[in-house]
Amino acid sequence: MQQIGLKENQIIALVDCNNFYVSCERVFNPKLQKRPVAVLSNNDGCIVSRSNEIKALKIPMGAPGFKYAALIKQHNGVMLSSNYALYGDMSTRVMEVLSRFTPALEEYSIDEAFLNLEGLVITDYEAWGRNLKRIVHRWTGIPVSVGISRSKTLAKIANHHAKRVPGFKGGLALLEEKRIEAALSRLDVGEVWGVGRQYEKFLKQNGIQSALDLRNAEDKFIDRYMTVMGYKTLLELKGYSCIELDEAPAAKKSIVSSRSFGRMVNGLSDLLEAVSSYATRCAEKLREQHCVAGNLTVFLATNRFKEGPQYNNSRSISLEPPSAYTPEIVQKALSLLEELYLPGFEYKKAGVMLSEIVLEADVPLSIIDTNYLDDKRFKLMQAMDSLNSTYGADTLFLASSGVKQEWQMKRSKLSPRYTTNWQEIPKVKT
DNA sequence: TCTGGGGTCCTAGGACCC
DNA sequence: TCTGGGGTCCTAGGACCC
Repeated sequence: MQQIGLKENQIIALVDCNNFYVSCERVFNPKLQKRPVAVLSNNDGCIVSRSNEIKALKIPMGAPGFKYAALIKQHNGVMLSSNYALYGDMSTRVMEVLSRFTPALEEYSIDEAFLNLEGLVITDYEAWGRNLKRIVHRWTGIPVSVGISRSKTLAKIANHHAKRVPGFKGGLALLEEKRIEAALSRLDVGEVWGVGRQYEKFLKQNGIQSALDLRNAEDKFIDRYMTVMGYKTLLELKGYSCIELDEAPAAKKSIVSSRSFGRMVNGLSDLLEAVSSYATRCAEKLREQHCVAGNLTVFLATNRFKEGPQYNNSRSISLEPPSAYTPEIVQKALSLLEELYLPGFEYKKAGVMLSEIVLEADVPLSIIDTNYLDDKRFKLMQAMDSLNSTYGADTLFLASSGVKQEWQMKRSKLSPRYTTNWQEIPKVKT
């Protein structure tokens, strides 16, 4: 068993936005209150966010939207395309409010944050959590739930119950053994953070049904069959914090941009446009974290749900020296695509991935190449990024990305970008 | 007709070296 | 002809997360 760093007596809160994408839509469109509302993934594909009314209709997470369109309509419900400009902005607002309570915070995902409460003077954690919930709601319009305990995994569980049991009023602290045990015994093992479908099946076959069973399982058994991650989960359930709070997340080690197309694509010209835009987006994300990449991969796939000949392939190339220069990355991505492309297939999806990512300042100076940071290419990218951030995405782009973009994803039920575009700001009737 | 996108970590096994 | 053992590095694949 390897050495695992752990801390006792941590106090960690997990703040999780309730039905986040749906809640964002409801802030600006009150007509959506109390009705079934579902938000779809890119391309209007799967259901990725559900209001409580949708959950009550037993519509599962991740289900294809078209299967449930009729049922939702029948209950006076709505399905919306996802509006990431809106959700991203609302997320920033929620995080900003949370950071006023403690700067020691990890933005874990677009709708969740872990807060380190160590050192804060709090006498009643549950009351503190409920107060936090009230303030976030009042200032942003977003309902959240707050779970508090001694490890991230336990805070997740506290949050789970806080969200579902009305008596907890959106806030639950699990700090005393009796309450922890009760909470664990009422939770299916498959709901535990870190236990996915495979492990759930395995654990249940071995008589472990609840989170409490897992906590009481043999250390050696878990370490052997669930690797160190599973063992960490076990320690976390026992109240030892060993999954650290990451306040300043490291730069991404790989960056992907890929999309399914709005319709089937068979010609090379549409694919070239798409790959050009994905490569552009990847390079932008790379520069946002002040990095360069040493490897570029392009992949291409047909529709795996459809009968007929399938083609799924990828190709990589080294970037030497590592680069974040859009024209170079796009040009190389397009050559890879041309090598990959086979005519005669109906393509559904393509993507670009950057890996072997390092900080731009850490790239060793080469005798042959000029230093990228001092180069005009670097200044050109800075100018391009600043224009696109001030005047909106794609103000400036490469011609190879095309203008018609007929392959673009479907977003037929898109709400306005209420908070990030002046043209789409909500109007108040006078 | 219509089934998402973007990440991380761990392990096993092969290649290669001495 | 015989054919060890230990170490490292890399990659593919599988598990998980939201």
